[in-house]
Amino acid sequence: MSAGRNSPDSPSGPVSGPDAIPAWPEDIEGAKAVQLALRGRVRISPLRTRIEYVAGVDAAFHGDRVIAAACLYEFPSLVHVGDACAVAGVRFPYVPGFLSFREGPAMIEAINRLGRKPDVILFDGQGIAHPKGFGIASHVGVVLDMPTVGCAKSRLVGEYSPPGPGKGEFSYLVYRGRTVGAVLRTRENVSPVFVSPGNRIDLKGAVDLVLKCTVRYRIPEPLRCADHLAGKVKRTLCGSS
DNA sequence: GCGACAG
DNA sequence: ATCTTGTCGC
Repeated sequence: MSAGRNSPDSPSGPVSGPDAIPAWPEDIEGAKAVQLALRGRVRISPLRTRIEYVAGVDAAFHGDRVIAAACLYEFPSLVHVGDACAVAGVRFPYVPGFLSFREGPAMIEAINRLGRKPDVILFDGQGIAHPKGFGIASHVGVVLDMPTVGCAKSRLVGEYSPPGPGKGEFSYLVYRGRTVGAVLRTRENVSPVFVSPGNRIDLKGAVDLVLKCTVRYRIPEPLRCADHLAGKVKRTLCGSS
């Protein structure tokens, strides 16, 4: 039985040659090589298509396993229309700057299991606001060749001044002289989130999307849903292992 | 060498 | 991320 076309271990496209996407590495050195080889494929440009479906993905851990969850929403109505999960063995430790190598494979599997392909995907982490301009949203976005957005709860790199207190107010996140993201207030008087484009979208579009997906809480709905689903599946696994 | 450091 | 009850506040 061969692996599916978009399974985490066999990305779409050629497996060798100039467009080859490296297999997932098992150590930091290999991961650095992958980031170096793929960072140039990140495209920061306005979203081309109209958004009809948005997905949010997140992960939970249980012992040596990763539980990835993906939640699909109709946009801009934010009607929840589907879920998908994937459980895999942890192959990489958590090292700041290399989060995608730990959670990425399972997330890609979950995304591929959604009943419909979303127009853009939200991630709990950074997009290009990363030491190598290749955070988890950018990495998965390049592997799947899809529009992605990073929406982290805290900062990894960059400097910024506190945004205004009102919902929708933001300040720019600057790293090495480059504007790589926005520090956005999604609710009044709550700590801001760090938004950065992942792939095939620009900062303006990323901020706009996060705001439109945030109704009542600090975290956008698709991400909250994925967080809850991953936790629910985790509890299920606990009761049977 | 020291401090910072997504989840 | 994860270990974890009650509690203060809108």
